[in-house]
Amino acid sequence: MFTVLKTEKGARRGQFSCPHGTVQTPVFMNVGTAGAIKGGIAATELSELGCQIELSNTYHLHVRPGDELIARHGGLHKFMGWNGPILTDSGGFQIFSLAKLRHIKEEGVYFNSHVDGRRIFLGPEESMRIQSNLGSDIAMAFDECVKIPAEFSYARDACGRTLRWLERCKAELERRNCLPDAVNPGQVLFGINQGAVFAQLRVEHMKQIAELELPGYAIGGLAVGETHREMYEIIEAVEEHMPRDKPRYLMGVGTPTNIIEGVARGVDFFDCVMPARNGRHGHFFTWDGVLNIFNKRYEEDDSPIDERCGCPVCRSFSRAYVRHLFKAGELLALRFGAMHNLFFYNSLMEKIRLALDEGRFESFRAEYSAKLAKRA
RNA sequence: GGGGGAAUUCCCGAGUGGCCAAAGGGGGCAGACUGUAAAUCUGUUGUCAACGACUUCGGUGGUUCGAAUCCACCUUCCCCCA
Repeated sequence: MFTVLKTEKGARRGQFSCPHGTVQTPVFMNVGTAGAIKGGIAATELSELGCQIELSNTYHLHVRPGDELIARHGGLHKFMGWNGPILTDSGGFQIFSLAKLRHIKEEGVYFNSHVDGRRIFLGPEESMRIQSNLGSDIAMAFDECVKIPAEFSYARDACGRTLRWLERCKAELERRNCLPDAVNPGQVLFGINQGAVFAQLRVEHMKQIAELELPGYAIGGLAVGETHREMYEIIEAVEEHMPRDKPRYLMGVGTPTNIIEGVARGVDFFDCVMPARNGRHGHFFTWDGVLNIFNKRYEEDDSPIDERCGCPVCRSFSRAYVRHLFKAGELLALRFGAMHNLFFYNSLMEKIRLALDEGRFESFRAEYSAKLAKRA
C-alpha cells in the first residue's frame, strides 16, 4: 500500500496505492469540501492543475446533499466526476470549526446544522457509515480536534475520547467493507493523533493509536492557534513514534513554508484550504513569495502573476488584468486565484519530490523555506 | 408665467442650533485567512509642523457665545399647474 522509495535525513519520498490509483508522496491534497473546489473549479479540471488526490468532507456532504443520495449515484467519485484517489475528512474538524453549534458526548457529537439548524448526530459509526457511502479511498477517523490554547486536562480527556472513538471507527469500517453493497470495499482508515501542544500527551496518544496497526496516521489539531515553532516541535516529538512504513498526514497544513518544514520532519500527506481560499481573496503564492493582487502597485503590471509558473492563468494573463478582475468582482477572479494557487501548491510538491529523488531536498529547503513566506 | 422641493466630505445618502470632520452604504487604500459556516472578515479613508490646529456641508451676507442646521438674497437642478 505505502512504500518509502527514498529518504533524505527525516524527509521521505514515497508512493501510496489505493483503489483509485497511486499517489506520489509527499503530496498535497486539493480540498473540495462539499464535492467541489471552491472558486469554480470542476473535478475534471484538477488533473491540469497537477492534483493527484482530492479531499472532501463527511459532515458537509452528509448535511447536503446527503451521503445516501451520493451512494445511490454510485459514490462520490462518480458523483463529482473525479476518478482519482479521494480522502474524506471525518467531521472531526467541525467539532473545532463549528464549536458553537455542537455538544460532545461519549457516544459522539450532536451538531446543529450550520445550514438549517436541524439536529445532526455524528459519532464514530455514523462518520464511518457516511464515508463508506461516499466511497472514498481513505476514510479519516472521527476525532476531536481541540482548539489551542487548551487546558491539559481537557486535551487529555479528548485524547482518551479520540482513542475510544478510533477503536469504534476501525470496527465499523471493517464491518462496512464486508457488506456486499459497499461502494468502495477497498477503503482504508487513517488514525489521528491529538493532544494540543502537550508533547508528552501527543506521544502517549500516538503510541496508543499505533497499536491499532492502521494503514496510515495523521497528526491533527495543529495550525489551530499555536505558533509555528510549537507546531514543528509537536511534529518532531510525534514523528518518532509513527510507524515508518505507514504514510503520515499532517492535517490542514499549511503555508508553503509549513509544508517544506513538514516534509523535512517526515510528513507525507498535506491538505489545506489556504491556496484556494487565499486565491479567492486575491492573495497569490509565487516562487518569489506571496503577493496581494489588490495592491495598487500591480495596476499597470503586464507581467504574469509568476514568470516561472506554467498554470493556465500565468500562461495567458497579466497581473493588471487579474487585478482588474478582482477589483471588478468578476467570478473569473475567484477561479483564477484558486487555479493559480492550487497549481502552485501541486508544483511545489512536485519540486519537493524531484529534489528528494535527486537527493537535494535540503538545498531546496534552504533556498525556498523562508523565501516563500515573504512578500514578493 | 404660477406653486412646491432639493443642493452635505470621491459617489450615493443621514444629519435641521452645540455631543459634527459630520451616521450608513459604495468606491479607494491596506491587512487577515492553515483537516472551508469564508466570492469572507478587519482596519483606514478632509489637510497638517497631527493626543492639537486648520479648512469643509452650492454662493454671498446676516442672526447667535456657537450654524451643515435659523434668516435674506443669488446660482443650479427636480417635480406639479399653466
